[in-house]
Amino acid sequence: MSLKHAILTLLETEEGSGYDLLKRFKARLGFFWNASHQQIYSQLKTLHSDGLIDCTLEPQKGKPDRKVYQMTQAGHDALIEWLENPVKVDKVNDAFLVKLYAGHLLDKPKLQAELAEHKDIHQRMLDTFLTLEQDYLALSDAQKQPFQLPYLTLRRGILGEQAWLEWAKEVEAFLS
Amino acid sequence: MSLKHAILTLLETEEGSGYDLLKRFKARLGFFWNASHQQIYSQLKTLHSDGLIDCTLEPQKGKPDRKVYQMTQAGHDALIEWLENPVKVDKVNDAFLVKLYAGHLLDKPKLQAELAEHKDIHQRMLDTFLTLEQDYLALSDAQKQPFQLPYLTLRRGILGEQAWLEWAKEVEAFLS
DNA sequence: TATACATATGCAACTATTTGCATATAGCTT
DNA sequence: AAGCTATATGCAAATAGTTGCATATGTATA
Repeated sequence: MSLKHAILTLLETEEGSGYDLLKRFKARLGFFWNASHQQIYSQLKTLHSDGLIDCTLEPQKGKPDRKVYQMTQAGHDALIEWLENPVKVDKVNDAFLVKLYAGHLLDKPKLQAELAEHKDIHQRMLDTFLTLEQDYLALSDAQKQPFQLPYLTLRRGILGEQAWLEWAKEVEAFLS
Repeated sequence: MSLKHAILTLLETEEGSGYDLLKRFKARLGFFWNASHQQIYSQLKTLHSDGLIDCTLEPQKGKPDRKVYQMTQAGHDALIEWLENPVKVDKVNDAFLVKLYAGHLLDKPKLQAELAEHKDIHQRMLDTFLTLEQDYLALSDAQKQPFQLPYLTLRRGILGEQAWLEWAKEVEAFLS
């Protein structure tokens, strides 16, 4: 499981509460790993009971206590072990392609409308990625240095979305 | 859920046993929806008990009875209803990108080796897709006709894999 | 003043997927 | 003769992910 190790990666750099980690997760890993807040909180609980992370309570008024999590040696070891063993190639399960495959059962305008919606979403993702890329490229070489690997994951997003949109053009041409 | 509807799509065209459907599934939808035989058999069971498909037993000797499934009107209706409602955009969960993001914790040769393995797999997928494309393109216009939508799903595979391999070149350049 | 959003957790029920096991025959290869 | 592949199912346990609900406050916006 990668969610576990994605969380450990975030804690390797810096401690944080569940809520902190949730926000960091969405901002940094959310483009290639999707997880709900429920999943993240429950994974943190499991990681803690497995001894892979420590927890310090910070009492607050009016709100539940902040639980601040830190990496343990066992957590670090588990992360390194995961990194050293091969992961499986990303599994594709794309409902829109199932629908397109069965598209002869649906009328053209409905297919076109749904394609247009998906195109919008992908275009917006691409725009977000391109903005982030501009931010990165504006940095000095020294500033870029710690973000080189994250930048490569961003490039994956950019190339992936561009390919999706290229494909959408072919589908549009066919449907028109 | 799309597995259910992917199976209904296959049965819409032609009846079949679980094993038939398993093979058809892998050959036709397996490039964009991955499902194990256990999942397919158990979905067929559910579809049957929900009345979306019928089942006829064909006794055999030495082997379990073949259960041949057929579409029902309710199944057809459920498929059409699914088609008419929007599906969610495909969720990305890519463990290799999590690993690359955390790549500073791993030495370069290990990252390079794993990248090379993934590249091989993606290259082989692309080769398979390109061969299938050649088969399709060799057909006459009349023969192509029923495969136009499946061909578009194949194009998605081709463009997707090409984009992945383009990206891999960037990562390789960075790692070398 | 009402509404929404951000902060800050989490449980419970359900659905989906993976992993491991189980059975039994026929045909092909080493 | 032993082992692999294809045929032809399926159960059971575990893990992963979704959906809906629940709580309580501060701050910004309309």
